[in-house]
Amino acid sequence: MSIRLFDSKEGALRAFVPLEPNRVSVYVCGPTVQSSPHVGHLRSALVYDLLRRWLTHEGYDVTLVRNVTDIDDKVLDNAAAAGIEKWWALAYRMELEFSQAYAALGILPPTYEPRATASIPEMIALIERLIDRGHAYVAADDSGDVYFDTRRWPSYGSLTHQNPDDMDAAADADLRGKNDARDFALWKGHKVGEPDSANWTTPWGGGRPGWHIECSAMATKYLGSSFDIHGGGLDLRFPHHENELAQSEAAGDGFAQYWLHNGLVSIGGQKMSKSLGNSVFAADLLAASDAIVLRYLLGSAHYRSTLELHETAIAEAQAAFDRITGFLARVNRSAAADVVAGQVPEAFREAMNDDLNIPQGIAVIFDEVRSGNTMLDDGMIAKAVSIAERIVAMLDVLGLNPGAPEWNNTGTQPSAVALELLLEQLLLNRQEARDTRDFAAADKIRDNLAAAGITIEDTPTGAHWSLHGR
RNA sequence: GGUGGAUUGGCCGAGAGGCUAGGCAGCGGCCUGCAAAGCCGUCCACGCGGGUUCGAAUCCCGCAUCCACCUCCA
Repeated sequence: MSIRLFDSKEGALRAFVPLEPNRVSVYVCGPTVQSSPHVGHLRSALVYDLLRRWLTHEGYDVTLVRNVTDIDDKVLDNAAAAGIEKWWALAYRMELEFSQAYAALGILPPTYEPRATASIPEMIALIERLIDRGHAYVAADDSGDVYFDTRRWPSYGSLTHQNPDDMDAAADADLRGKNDARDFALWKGHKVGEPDSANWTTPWGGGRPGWHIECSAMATKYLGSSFDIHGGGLDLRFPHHENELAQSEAAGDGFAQYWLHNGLVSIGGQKMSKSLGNSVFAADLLAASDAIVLRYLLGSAHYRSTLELHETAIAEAQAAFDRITGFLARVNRSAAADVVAGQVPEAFREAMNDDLNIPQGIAVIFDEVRSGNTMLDDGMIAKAVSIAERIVAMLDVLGLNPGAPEWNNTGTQPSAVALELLLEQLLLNRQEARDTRDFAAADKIRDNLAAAGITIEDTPTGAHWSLHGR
């Protein structure tokens, strides 16, 4: 039983065989830190976090590199538009926002997170190799730009299965110093008015890197000239990934063996993006919901599908996830101990191995929840515990185990202790009222608590309370 | 014009020739003082038109609609 992944370049599912046994190298295109993270960025990072967790679970030693694009047209433009903030200050401020949002969602830090500005020498060396091999040229217009020569690279278009001649040739595009409209910038010559801090010296003049070259340079710098998996959002397939592939292969690198592309997040059937102005920002959504529920929601569609962020999505995800945690809480009460992780069921493994079919894996969790609840109803505690152990194992793989350290943010605060004591007393009062069949008084306590967002559940062993389903 | 992808029940969302996921919501029941939670049952499906087949949501052909990308984007 091996892992199968959908390789965008082949356009088919392929059995995953790493270059080195038991080791996997993954490069993921991270964000351009030009503005605050939105839900789409979170989903993308989450997809590769889940891939990494699954590969790790299956015994692979995973090296995950996710870059930070901290020098780019937009970074410079946005900093200039804002006024006094330096471009590097903006980039760093945004990078911190991204890191915070990732951490809030339980997305593990990558093995390494290189910044583009820290690999300029490698980019320059790569561009020199391309010039030497005749695949790149310095623009004839004295701009200092360097372009990749797409016409001299016969396989250009192979990633996205396009014939360059059929591409919409942006009729009004300014050729500048290009030989062909499809040639793309490896290097952008320094322009008057651009900050000196964004001006690096090269054999062909000062300037800054183009967008695509950084990923080729950093992927091979950290993962080698050939590595296993390259991932990123579907909207990066062209031009970004096509150009990465072209320049890396033209320079003689083997580059990525598998290309993965995650689906986008849509609102009302339309892609969420910075340029469309329909972004739902990570910070807003994290403020409006439990982070673990948001993680469940963003992981609940297959990674290649478009995920529609509809109005009631969070409430539905909360209800669904409460069903899982509700069962675990029942088991913990019955067993008077916290359940630990066991082995994942074979059906779950098969789903995950099949191109990371997490929706199918979640269905396995709910099947287990149902049978586990039945066991509890029938008083078969030991069986319920072993089911719960399997569920915790699956939740661990998905980063959704509410008992895992990254989610453990309650219980020790003074306010939580005070709440616990108050609730104990109120439940006692309610029980006394019920014992004397004073149901009006008992229900008043329950109604008051419900108004405060606290739910009471009566069980054969006494009443339990929960806040927001936890 | 080119390249990919999608259309599944009230909603979300898997599957991929016969076994008709899962969740949310709804309805009926069990349980409960009443609830809640849980369990059982239940309603509601595969965009349209053809074709192949004993059998098609699934394969083939055509059509429609939508989405993404074609050098700013996760």
